[in-house]
Amino acid sequence: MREKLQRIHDLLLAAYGPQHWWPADSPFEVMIGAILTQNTNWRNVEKAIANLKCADALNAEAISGMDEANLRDLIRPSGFFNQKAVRIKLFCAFYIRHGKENGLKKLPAPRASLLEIKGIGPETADAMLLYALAIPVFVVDAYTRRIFSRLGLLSEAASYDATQALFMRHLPPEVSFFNAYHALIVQHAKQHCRVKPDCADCPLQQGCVFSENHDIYGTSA
DNA sequence: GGCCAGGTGTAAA
DNA sequence: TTTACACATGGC
Repeated sequence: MREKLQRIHDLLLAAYGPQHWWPADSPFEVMIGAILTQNTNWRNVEKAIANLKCADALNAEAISGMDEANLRDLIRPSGFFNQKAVRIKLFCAFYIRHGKENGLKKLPAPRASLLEIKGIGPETADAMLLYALAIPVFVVDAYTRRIFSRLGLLSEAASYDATQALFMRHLPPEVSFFNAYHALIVQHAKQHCRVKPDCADCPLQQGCVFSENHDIYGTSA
């Protein structure tokens, strides 16, 4: 399995090149972007981030001190702005309380702590850990499940944790590698593995031989 | 005009 | 425990 996962990564890298993720100027921007991008097109997130920067409000103190209605207006283009405003407020309080990035890295269980915040689920937490705090966790998203179940390496019903385990059990826990792999999956999905797949010129066509004779992960749990 | 987007929480079956 | 649904803007 390790070789197959590595080979898929290599094919994606050859096809798309280095992705330089996460696109942001600071770890805090990564973490806010992770909330804003929940089930949302990244283009819309960029508008919201630009609004925050324009208002000189892309920092935890400014957001915490801001009227919630004001925050809603700034992040409106990202959609779901009512709930995201609440989530961002909750996260900023947490972020300040624990001493920003350096404090968060020193928490005994940073992932579990993030998951306690209402509105931060496993993907958002893992994106924050990997891309803002440089903690080696594999970030799973809808694309990951879609692509790897179509390749026959993962059950369609695989849970988030089971999907993550497929990668983390077989690959070395390196931040730079997990970073690149997840970014390549997103890039690939945008071109070929949408809800309606476009398999023309798919760089993983060679990889599709994987669909035969393999244990399928995540059929339970 | 319809579909989709780098999810999550809640409530009913 | 599983499934269904709300949340909302904007690009294609």
